[in-house]
Amino acid sequence: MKILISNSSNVPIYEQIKREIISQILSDDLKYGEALPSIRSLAKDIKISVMTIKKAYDELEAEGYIFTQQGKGSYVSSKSFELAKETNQREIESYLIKVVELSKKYNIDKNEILELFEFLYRGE
Amino acid sequence: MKILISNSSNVPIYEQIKREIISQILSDDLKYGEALPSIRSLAKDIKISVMTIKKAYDELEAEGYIFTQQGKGSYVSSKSFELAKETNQREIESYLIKVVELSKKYNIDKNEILELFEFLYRGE
Amino acid sequence: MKILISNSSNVPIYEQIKREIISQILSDDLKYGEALPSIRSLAKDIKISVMTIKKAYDELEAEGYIFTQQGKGSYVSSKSFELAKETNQREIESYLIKVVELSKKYNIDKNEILELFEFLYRGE
Amino acid sequence: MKILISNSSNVPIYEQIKREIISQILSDDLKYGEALPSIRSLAKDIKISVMTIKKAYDELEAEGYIFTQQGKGSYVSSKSFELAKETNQREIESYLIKVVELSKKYNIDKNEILELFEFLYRGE
DNA sequence: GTGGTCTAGACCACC
DNA sequence: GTGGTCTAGACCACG
Repeated sequence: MKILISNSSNVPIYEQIKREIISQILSDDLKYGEALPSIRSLAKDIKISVMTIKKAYDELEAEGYIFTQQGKGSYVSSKSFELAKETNQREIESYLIKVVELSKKYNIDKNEILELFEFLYRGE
Repeated sequence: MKILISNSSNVPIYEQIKREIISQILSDDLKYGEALPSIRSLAKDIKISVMTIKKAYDELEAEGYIFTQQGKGSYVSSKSFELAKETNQREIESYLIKVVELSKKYNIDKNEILELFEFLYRGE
Repeated sequence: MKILISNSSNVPIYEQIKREIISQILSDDLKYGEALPSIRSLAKDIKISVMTIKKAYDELEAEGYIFTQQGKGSYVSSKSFELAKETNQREIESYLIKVVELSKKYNIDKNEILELFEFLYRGE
Repeated sequence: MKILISNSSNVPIYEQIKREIISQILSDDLKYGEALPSIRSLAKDIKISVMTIKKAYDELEAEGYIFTQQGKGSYVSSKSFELAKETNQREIESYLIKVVELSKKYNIDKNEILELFEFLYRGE
């Protein structure tokens, strides 16, 4: 499993791990029933403390993405893909809401926003 | 000065105060040369620790929005309005970048995003 | 031998196996002298690791329900039925003790408990 | 805050702490808005690692009993009492269901159960 | 002062 | 082998 961790980021390491795994679920790199790397092997692999990996897995389990069996390992849940998709859409929506809020608050023309959006969309 | 603080928000209180002041600069409620409320009176007013107000003012000063005269008080700087406008645009842009990033990452059609934007723009 | 294992249960698998065997002793499906399935055949049958079955049988032997003859197999002991009955009664009692404890701790009326018991008894 | 921890218990320490706090909410020792001891002072007090206390508080927050403010502390939530009461009732019910299940499975007379209940209720 | 995160080990239970 | 819990520190951000 390829996970890049940025120590300088403000985002906590366990959160970065969570996001990476959710992202892999969304891109079908991780499918229903598939085993995640064991917390200890992943910890060794990306040189992060076991407890930090554990926290990431715990939260993923609490949110329904994966399930864990004592002595066996952690597995991708059946509803994980739908969950990830929904979460992702809600995230995009929340950013758009911010954009709308701010542009209204300071009377920025809608077309200006649209142009900026088109520019950013092409530009990357 | 009217500042509403949300304790339940994830945004730190000093950050909420900063944003509110920048927002008032943008809406011309706070103009160049105008005095901000004293740290202690504002602290009392909105029932927030003096330390927290101090941190907000310090950062506003470091970022050029205000300047402080020892023993007199804090004042809105001449370039504050331009600064605030820029900050605001950069903020909108950063949210749009996130939208573009996410929609590309998960193959969401551009038109879907545009429709959602229009809906949110009208809906509120 | 029919044993249903729930992977999602919090109860360890070896414990589930133990309980199922004790339950079959109580219901006379397993009688004194009868042979239990061999560890390997049971493991294959219910798709559980040999180690896990071994642990269940070991504990059943330590508790006196079964005895094992090297190279032959495991057999239900003569006192197994009495043991199982006792165990069962102790289990019911332990649950009732919890009920009494909790209802006293939080001042729940005894009659409320009795009504709930009657309801649950009829309802199922 | 008085919390007794048993190291020999199978129940994890963080779980014991959670239960004790929920119990104090139920008995009105902890009321809405009241501050819980800081994780570090409680850790020192009962000689438990800070991380363990943190885990207990985190779960209590996730379950809605308390809320936490960075740099300030943790406080009992408004709905905590109702939550605790409900949880408690569901717990009693789950034990009673077990009793009913077992007594039916092995044909134990209902009156026998009732007698045992009365005995236990008086006996303590 | 407070909480939030992280480490680098350890010991235990389960498969 | 696997996960579950715990320690005794550390450093950082917030009030």
